[in-house]
Amino acid sequence: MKTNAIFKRTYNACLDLLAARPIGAPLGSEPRLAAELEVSRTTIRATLAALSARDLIDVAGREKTIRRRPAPSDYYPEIETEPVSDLVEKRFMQWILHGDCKPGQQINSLELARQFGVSTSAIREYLNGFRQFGLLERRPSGSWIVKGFTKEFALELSEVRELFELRSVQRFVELPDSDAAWRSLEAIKSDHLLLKAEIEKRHVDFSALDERFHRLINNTSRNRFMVNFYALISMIFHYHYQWSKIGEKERHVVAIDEHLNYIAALKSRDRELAMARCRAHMNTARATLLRSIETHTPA
Amino acid sequence: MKTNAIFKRTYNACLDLLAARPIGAPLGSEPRLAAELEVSRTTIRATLAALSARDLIDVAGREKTIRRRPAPSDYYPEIETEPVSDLVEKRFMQWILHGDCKPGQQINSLELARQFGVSTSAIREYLNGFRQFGLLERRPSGSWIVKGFTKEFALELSEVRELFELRSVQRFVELPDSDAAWRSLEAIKSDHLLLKAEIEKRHVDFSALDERFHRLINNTSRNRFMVNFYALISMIFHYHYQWSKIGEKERHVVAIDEHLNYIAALKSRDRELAMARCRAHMNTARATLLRSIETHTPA
DNA sequence: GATTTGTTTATTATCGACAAAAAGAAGAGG
DNA sequence: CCTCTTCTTTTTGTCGATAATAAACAAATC
Repeated sequence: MKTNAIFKRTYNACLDLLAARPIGAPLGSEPRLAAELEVSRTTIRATLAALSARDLIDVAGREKTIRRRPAPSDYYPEIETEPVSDLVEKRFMQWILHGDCKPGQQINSLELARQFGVSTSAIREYLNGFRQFGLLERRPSGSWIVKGFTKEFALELSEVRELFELRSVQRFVELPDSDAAWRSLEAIKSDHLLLKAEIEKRHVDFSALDERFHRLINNTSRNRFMVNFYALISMIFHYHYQWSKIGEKERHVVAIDEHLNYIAALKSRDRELAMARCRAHMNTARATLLRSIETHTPA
Repeated sequence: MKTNAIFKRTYNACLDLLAARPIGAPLGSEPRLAAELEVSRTTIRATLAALSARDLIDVAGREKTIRRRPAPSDYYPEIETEPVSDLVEKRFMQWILHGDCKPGQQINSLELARQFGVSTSAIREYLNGFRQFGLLERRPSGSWIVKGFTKEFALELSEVRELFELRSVQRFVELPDSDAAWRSLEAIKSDHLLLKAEIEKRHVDFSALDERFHRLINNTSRNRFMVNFYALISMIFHYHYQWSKIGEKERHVVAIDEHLNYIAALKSRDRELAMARCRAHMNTARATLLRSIETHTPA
């Protein structure tokens, strides 16, 4: 049956709220809390009831006041606050990107289910949706084959990525001055400069910035297929980032400069120049991806 | 639990085999039949047992001989030979393309399940995989929203289609003479000429030919994302074909000529020319799609 | 000794059950 | 009259059970 991960997460979030305010302070109304925490009022009610039952708040009619400060032991463990589907995604990406499986291997759903601690249905459902990512293939018999995070995959991914981003760039330079994208671009540019100055300390922040930048560009395509594809890219990078820590900072320095050039070209509204800078950056990105695959999966 | 649609389909296929041979003729071995009908030997054995139980064949040791001619009443009804997942796909595409639903509408899985005669799990699984087609969207609450087969959808689809096919064309003209694709192209060309000559009688055969042609081109991309995307296109066209019968023949005549020009350009190996012809054809295709949406969904 | 058949084991497809969460309806308080 | 709460209805997420199918193994036959 359905897990109550959402309730637990909400409960933990409420504890954070309590901790941030003095004892005796009032809590907002149910609808207000529901809107703030982005869950239904039903969940809020369950949470309030639980808080009250554990003497964390007093409820008197419409008045809800903080009674005591939450202790660490009041929190539900992190793992229980995650819906099964999210958990499966995380574990599965780890499994496939960390090479716990060989290309061509058949997937054993039962085995995976045991390993991940979920039901076979959950695995099945996930695999089904995951097909679109091109890392799996279905056999006529119904079983799944791992295609793996291979060089071919990286090349095909990069090819489409470049195709889409170039198209978006063409749209981008045509945007009217009034478009909000220009302001976002400006902000992203400043953040690049800031990060560049402090690269020693916080080069790990680059990947978030990278994503923001490319997402902005891809979103101007106003094409759901391109936007969805960028979601895949971004997911791959997210999980993939854990590899290839070597030379990471140096790569980021290079990428920041490429981005700055790319941004300048966009702002110049020179279509050909912008496309050239985009291509240059895509080349680097592809090479980085390929290198990390090579070093990660020994021959 | 699992339906036995595969068994029933296999059984029907065996009846066809029996009907095609004289009474008393021997049937092949189990492994041979299994290979021919592309099912496991387990299913073949179940089928043979059923055939034997209904006096359609005699089994004596390894000898399996035809005993009587199958009657129409021996067949299982068509509908029972279809896996639930296929059925859901068919019904769902009908539902969404035939506008039994309005854009922005929330999908009620339970209602759909009742309507389609399957369980909610089946619906749920299908919706999940269907997300990638861009006709649906998921709300944070978990429910699904129909985005619908709208003008925007058609435009976005066409944009990506053109991007991908142009890329494939670039690959195509670079293929060595020895590549099998050239021979396939030649065959497709002849079939176009043949069809053109008999267009009055069999213009409905065009859509299959159209698919063969574009699939050939897209397959040369050797890129799984492009190939997958063409599968989506092809599915949309397949289900969409039932609309817009008006002026169908005339459109096919135009398309055949465009294809022939396009093919000639590919054979000339003139990259720019081929791309131009591709673009021209894509423009027509987009216009056709848009027109059919406009006429189908009254304002 | 290669094929074929008989038997056992593993894996998939589909369903229904049921708790969690969301959405809606009806009162209650200010 | 608006906002809040209480109560009810609808809908979703997850699981485990079970028949169907595939795959593997063993014995038999030509």
